[in-house]
Amino acid sequence: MASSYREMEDKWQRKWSDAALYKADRDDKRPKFMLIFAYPGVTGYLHVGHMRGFSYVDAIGRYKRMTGHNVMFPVGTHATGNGAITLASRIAKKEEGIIGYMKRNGCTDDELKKLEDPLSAVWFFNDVYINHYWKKFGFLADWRRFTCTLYPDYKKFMEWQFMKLNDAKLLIQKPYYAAACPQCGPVAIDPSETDIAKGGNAETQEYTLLKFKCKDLTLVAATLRPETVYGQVNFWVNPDVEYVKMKKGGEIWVVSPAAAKKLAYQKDDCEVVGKIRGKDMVGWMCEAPMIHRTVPVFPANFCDPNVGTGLVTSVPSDAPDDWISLMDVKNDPNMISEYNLTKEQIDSAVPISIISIDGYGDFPAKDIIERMGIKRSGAPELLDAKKQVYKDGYHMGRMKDICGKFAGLRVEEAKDKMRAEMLESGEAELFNDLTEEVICRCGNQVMIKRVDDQWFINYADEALTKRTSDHCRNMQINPVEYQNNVHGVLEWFRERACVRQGNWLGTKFPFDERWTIEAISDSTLYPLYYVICMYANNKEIEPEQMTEAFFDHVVLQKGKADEVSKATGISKELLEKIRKDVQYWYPLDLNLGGKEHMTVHFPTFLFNHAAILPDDKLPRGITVNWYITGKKSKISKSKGGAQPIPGAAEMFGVDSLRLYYAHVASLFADVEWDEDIVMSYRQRLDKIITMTEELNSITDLEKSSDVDGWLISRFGTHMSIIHESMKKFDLRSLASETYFEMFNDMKWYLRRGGCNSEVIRNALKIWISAMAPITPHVAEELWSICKFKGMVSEYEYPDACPGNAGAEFGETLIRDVISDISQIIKVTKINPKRVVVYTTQSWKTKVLEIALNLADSGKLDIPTLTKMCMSDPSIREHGKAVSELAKKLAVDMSRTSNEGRRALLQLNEKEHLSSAAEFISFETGTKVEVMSADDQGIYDPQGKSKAAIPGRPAIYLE
RNA sequence: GCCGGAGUAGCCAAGCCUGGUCAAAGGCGACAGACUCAAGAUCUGUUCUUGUAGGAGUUCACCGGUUCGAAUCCGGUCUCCGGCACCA
Repeated sequence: MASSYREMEDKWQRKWSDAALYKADRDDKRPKFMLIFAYPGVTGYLHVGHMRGFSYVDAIGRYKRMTGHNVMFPVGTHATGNGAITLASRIAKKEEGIIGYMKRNGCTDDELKKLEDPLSAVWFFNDVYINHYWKKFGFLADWRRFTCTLYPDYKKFMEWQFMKLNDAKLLIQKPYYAAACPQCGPVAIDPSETDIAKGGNAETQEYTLLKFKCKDLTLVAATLRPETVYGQVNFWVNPDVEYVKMKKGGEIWVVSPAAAKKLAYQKDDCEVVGKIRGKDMVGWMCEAPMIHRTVPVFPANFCDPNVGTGLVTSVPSDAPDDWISLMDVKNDPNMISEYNLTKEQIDSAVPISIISIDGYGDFPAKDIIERMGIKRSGAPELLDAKKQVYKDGYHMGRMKDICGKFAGLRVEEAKDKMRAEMLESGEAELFNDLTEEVICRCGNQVMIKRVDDQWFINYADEALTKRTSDHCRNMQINPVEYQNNVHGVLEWFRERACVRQGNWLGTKFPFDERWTIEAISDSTLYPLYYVICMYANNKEIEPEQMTEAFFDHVVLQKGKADEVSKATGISKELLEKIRKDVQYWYPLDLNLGGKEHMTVHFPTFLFNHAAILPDDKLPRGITVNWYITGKKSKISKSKGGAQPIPGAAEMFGVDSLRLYYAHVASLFADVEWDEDIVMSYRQRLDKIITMTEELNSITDLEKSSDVDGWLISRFGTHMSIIHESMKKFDLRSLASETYFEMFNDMKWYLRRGGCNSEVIRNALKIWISAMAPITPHVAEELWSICKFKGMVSEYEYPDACPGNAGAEFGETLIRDVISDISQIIKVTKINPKRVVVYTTQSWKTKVLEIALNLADSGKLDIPTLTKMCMSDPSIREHGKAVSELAKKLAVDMSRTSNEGRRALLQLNEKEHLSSAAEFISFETGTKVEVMSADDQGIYDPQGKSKAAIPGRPAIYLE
């Protein structure tokens, strides 16, 4: 054999490549099978966790190939977005972390230099993925069909997809709020801070602006809790801040200067017309929205002009800040003198209990303050207190009776309803703001801007949802939990923004070039494009020829070939070829992806297919895989701590990894990466190789033995289980049967003295080909060691074959006898000089036969069985023992299956055990004799022989 | 809170849909033995408790129910994890 796994891998990968096994070409005589894994995003090196799902796909593809299918397994990469831009810029800036990470993964200085350009980085990683990962793992992917979302031809397909969505009236426009720099335009806010200098963790938050009427002015407070309006008792201004008067439609709003600036980005007709000091507003009375009560304006320092509008409504019952500030106002004797306040005003502000929350009293804000021991306003703990009480209120709270028609509603529900009502009546408006300050690279503050013409894909469309959901019922979706849940996910999907502006890689939106199609929306229908992209890759067609009419024709079979040919300059023959390819290969049979795709990629994948393609082109299968995790957390490629793939392949061998992935756990469970475990799989392969070499050396013996039939039967049974499991793509079961069960059977066969070279060769042929999907390199190597013809990858997968219950039962009997003898020895602590095994008296076998016949006709019960037995004189003569046995059998047989028992009738236990007596003696370490309880004059000092029943010989030892 | 998932012997992990052959696969670890100069290599056995005859007892988060029979079905409780969106 090859001296190392590495050598073995190279050798067979070369041979597969030479034989062009990976190529998937249309062949109308063979059934097709097309499968993919959800292509990975190009954001850096991948790690051993990613290979789990990828390897699964290759193994399933190989299984399908060996079971007579024409398999297409294409691969690609997803580079849309700003991942590559971020990476390139971090490299360009020589960030220590990223450079170290790149180098740890084997990137050279020369290469690093090139990666300062985003597109070069994409091409670089495309090469890494293909040549360092997938090919090295022995994937039989059709490399001619590789595609990447940034290829110009891919973009043509994407444009077409959006034209079709538009035809289906699924593209809609409506206002949307996005982060933007006043100078640089749209920016991406994410932790990598590609576009921005500060604030990568900021999120967009939706405030409700509450309007308080006060003479000719409107004081505008921003709140995240519109459901608390029934608890408003006063209004807060920061006395030290200078606010502005802003003309807004027919109203004059009062807000902080910062808020005025932000509002101008989101609302029409805003114009600052004057200023007003906070201090001057203290003591005013204003009318609160919804409750239409007049409340006083009090001073408070916690009002931050940079948050919301810088003005706050006061709900002391549920807002810790409000409670503590109100108490300050009430307890501060200087209030009246210092500000323009009256005692009546101060007394009028009494907290109102509005929400009941389990674990809190009438005033949750007060409770949390006391619980946390907060003493003064401005205390930093107030932030936590606020979060806690908001969270508890939102999830568990219910509106109290005082809240008018909203009484009794859950807070979650009341919030939406109350906001909607105030918006409707004009007492409130919406306002979006960032949760923390975000600064653009240019130094300007990033703000939320209203975008009027944002495009969405309307996944809320009822007809589309229904069609998609209905189709899912006919799909093979694994695991079954997702099959059940996917309908809910589809239902839950609403409109989804499908394009964005700013610094992103991707396809320009065909209806408006200012927009780029975003990352989820351009990776939904793409499996289809794998069928076509080969012709662009090999330059048979150019991107500019890939027009709407082209795709309409080859995918949807629209238009006449002559006309399309004339319009595109593509020959009629080629058009016809591509059209037939699509018809042949599509639909996709299996799409496998990580669990993160369950609520994002898979639904949109399904929706877009359903939106654009006819019934017979909708996907047939989805399989979800869980992760390989690091200690306690997901292995993250950005953290760099994860095992690089080439290193792992070198250390363990690719097949060990493939076997590890396939067997370590069900696909639907996270697995913690553990090198010792991987190593144990490698040892398993080592053992299998050693055993095969040993078996292969048995060539000259034609001796048959009792275990031949057993081995043949066992292997047939294993193959049956494998084929059954693979209907659900259950590779774990395949691995279990092949690498463990069959291995153990081989061991048993040899141990029992099996040595028939024909039987062995047949078994090896089955065994090695069974391995080919998961450990193809090792399988090829073993195949060639055994001098079987050709390559195992081209061989047909062994058929299922019904087992021979009789043959299998014979060995079970022997194992049971050995195990029973050992156990008796252990329990009695006897060191036996002599062991006798007594097989059953033959009349008992007759009783069993009668019982089985009765069971077949469904008439088995104790009286009937006893009666029938007693009618046979040869049985009857055994008297009471008959009725006892009948009773026992009738009871036992009603509880368990009778398959094994049936096998007993064909087995001569005495002969069978006698021929194995030597083996049993060897295994138990004592001389074992076999006798039949029927025989006269046998050695039976304790009368044990009477206890024997069919399948359960009696044992005596002394 | 809503939606979804999980809780199995020292550890990992099958089984649960389709109840009985389940003291519960397999692996790892541990222990004992064999082979070896030796071994982290390989092979064999043991690994819930208990027992001088192959048995008995108590288990599959917890409580209760259905059933002749429940790890498996039903109801409830507790704990843990993921998603709740425009982010791939």
